[in-house]
Amino acid sequence: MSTSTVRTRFAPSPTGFMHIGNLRTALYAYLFAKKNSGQFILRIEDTDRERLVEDAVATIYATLSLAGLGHDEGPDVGGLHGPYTQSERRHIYEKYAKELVNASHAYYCFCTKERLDTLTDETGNRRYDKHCLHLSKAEVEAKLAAGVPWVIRQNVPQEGATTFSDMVYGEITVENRELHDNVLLKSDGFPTYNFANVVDDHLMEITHVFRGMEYLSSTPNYNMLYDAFGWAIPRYAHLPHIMRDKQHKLSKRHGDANFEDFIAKGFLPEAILNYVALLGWNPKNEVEKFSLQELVEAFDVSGISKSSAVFDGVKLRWLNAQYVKELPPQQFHALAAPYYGAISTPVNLNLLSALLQPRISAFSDVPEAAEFIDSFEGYDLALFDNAGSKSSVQLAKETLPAAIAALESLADWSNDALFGALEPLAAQRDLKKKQLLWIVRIAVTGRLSTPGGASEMCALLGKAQAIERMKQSLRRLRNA
RNA sequence: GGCCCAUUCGUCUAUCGGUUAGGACGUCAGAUUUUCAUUCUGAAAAGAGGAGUUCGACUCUCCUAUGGGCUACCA
Repeated sequence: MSTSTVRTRFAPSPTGFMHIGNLRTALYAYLFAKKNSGQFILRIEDTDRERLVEDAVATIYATLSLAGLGHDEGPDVGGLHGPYTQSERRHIYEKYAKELVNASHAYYCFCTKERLDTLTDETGNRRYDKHCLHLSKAEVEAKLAAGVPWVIRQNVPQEGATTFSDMVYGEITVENRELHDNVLLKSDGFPTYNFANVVDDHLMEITHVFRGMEYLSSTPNYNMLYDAFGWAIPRYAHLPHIMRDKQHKLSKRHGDANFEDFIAKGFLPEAILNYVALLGWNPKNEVEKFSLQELVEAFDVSGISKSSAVFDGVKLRWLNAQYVKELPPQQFHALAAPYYGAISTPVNLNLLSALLQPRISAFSDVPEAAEFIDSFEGYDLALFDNAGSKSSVQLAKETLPAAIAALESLADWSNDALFGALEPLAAQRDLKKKQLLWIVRIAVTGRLSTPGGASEMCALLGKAQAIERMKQSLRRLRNA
């Protein structure tokens, strides 16, 4: 038995933002490597020159770093198996492709797009007919010398079947006649994914390949390549897709949120990672909250499920709220601060943070929760009518003057002092404290839902502001 | 169309031949609460359908249905 180190890789194409499915693939590859004391490698697959998106590589670095998935080797950190960007490895692919041609496992193909189009069958499918495989050596040399554009195609046998064992899906068998003579080297000299992934995974000594299940049916093609070279085939773990709903995959084309979007919406990276880890994998116990380190310890491919999972933003919010609640108060405050920028009314922001922390799920909830601070006028007076607290517009009109008087004479404007003043006032007027508190809270915020009770809202707004608001509410009640 | 894969509460999932089919989110109902929220308790909620195999199937086999993937000089 070989005791070689486990090496996994994350091999994204720099085509835009990192979507959640990609992030999960990276996460699982990372977890598996770390669980087995191995290495996690980053490789940039930029062989499709047309889909390249500027800055996408920077996004990949940023995302990985934010997620805490540090790579041991990669374009930015180097390593013994570089370069780690495929466009810088062109000479390597060409050399290996030609090796395959010499061994008859691949061949030059000079077919034009027009001819290829004629190969489309009645059901709309195209399958290459190995036309150029039958060219004589002299014919090939002549075309090459004449500068006819060429590609190199894989020569797959049409008899028999290929079986391999996937760590997630088990045994998969595909009839060889279903396989195509894939293009290995494109006419622009770049390799296709079909070729580059094999060459690079071998050269980079990748032992375990984690990738989306869309590659499941073409894996036999890759295995034939490994065999043709006489290379060891890595272990595969194909991953089920993450869906937007039962029918559709999560996709950036449909505007589904990607990792950066969630960060921008005030979700915590650890919470996103935790949630994503559990989409398609389970720890075989009922724990739901995992730090990255805990995930490393708990991870096992046997817990990866075979069926796709629908992404549930509601549950992500719940998990994120758990993380938000556990934040040290100063850190919560620091993270919430950017969302306080728009607040113009002077309020005690530290107190606001303390009130908000147990109440919001994501930081983007802050503006709505704090909206009452700057926007007070013209709220619906019917808010004073509330069956649950047995409050009403009429009662508010009757009670507010006394409340204003009591609070105006209060010097200590702390929450405790405020509550201490309001409670006896209710008793004195033969009211349930709930009734009074409801009235004061509405009078001071004009909102049905607020990030705290009456006394807390008063304390937050400060004496002058709170008294002024109560008076204004009373005026409106009287004029109504 | 062909091939590959999948199918347990609305959603994420446990179960790896014998369970009252468990948990979580969400929902609903109560309790606590200084409103809202938190917290706590409880409830409703699932094996796609049909054949087998078996003393016994969610679990194994086959068929069907449904969904997804692949079928590119995209990855």
